[in-house]
Amino acid sequence: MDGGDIHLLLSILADGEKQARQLGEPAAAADDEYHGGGRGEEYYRGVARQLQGTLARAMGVARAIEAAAFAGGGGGGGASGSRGTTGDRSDSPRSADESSGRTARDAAVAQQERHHDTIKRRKGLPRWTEKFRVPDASLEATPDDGFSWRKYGQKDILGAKFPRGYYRCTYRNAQGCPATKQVQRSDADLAVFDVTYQGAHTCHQKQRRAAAAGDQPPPPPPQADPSVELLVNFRHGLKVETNGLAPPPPPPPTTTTNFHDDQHFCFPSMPPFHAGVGPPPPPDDALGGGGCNNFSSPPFVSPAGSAAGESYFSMEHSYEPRGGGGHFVMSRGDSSELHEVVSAAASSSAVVDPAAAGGGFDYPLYHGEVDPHLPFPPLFGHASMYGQYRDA
DNA sequence: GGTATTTGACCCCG
DNA sequence: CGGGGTCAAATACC
Repeated sequence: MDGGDIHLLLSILADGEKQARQLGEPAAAADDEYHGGGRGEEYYRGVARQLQGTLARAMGVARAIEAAAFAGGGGGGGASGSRGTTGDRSDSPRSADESSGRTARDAAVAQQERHHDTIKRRKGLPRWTEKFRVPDASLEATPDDGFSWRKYGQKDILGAKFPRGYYRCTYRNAQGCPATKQVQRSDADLAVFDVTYQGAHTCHQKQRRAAAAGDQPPPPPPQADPSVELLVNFRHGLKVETNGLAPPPPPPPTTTTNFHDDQHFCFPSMPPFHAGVGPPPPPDDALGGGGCNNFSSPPFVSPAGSAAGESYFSMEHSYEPRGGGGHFVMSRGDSSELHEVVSAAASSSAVVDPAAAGGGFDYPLYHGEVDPHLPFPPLFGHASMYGQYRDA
């Protein structure tokens, strides 16, 4: 399926090129989108953000490809497509008819194999942790990184006060997106969420405003948008917080990044690109492919929206080398999860140069194994049939 | 009616 | 053996 990946990559890169061009020739671009009137700064930000997202996506895909290359040595035939093949496991009492056809054992075996397969696959996926800090700890909602996730489990974790939520990309079926994340609220600081991502998004998530508008659609006020102000406030507050919690030590040259970004957030490995104030997200994907996700009004704001300024979050970012052990997180704030940065140094290869490609990926090179044939099972078409993934 | 979440069981791994 | 991750039926939601 590399062909598919590469194709996707090319497509994304094409987007990027176009966007970059737009940055260079505002005049021309101005014609199409953004008739908002006040172009200029906002316009550039919008485009820059798109570009940023695009690059992030490209990086993600490229990484996957690279990983795949390193991984299997190309071989590996694997029962891949079997996404929906699940014998019904005698989970619940209802599957009474399990007696017919296959035995429970068979079902179990099948399940096992499949599971094993996924495990194997998962193991090779890049994994990193980020800390999201929400302004209001009392709120229940979890931070929204802009991607759409579907919760598939929750578990109480030993020693943790709060349960851990398991999510996977909504488009897992439709597009075979392998991304998953685990969200766990820190028991030390209610406002902090540890989010462990695994696997980069390979899906085309075209999210639009509409979604955000869903709850409390404060139609983008035509005039001095408050978002700017809010953002500023937010940043301000954040800064204070930051200072308060930890002396502003020279940012570790390593993987840890902490950026309080506003809305958009594309790949976990987002660059410290503090630019975009949030003007109504420009029509993202100009190429249909799309852009990442800029926008999104994080749901942890109460619909009341009164505290719109809180719709932002700050976060830490850390890469977790495989093998677990060292899970280095550099966080200002929490006493709880303040592991020391370790090894990994290697990884810092990262370019944390905002200038560089609108986004330095401070994402360490990843050379893991990844199922060579992964992302795009040609099964587009339908994804519904919700009993969940089953063929039928 | 289609989706997303909940929730208890199942499975793998340390 | 138990913890952690996932599955999938049931349920809630829109």
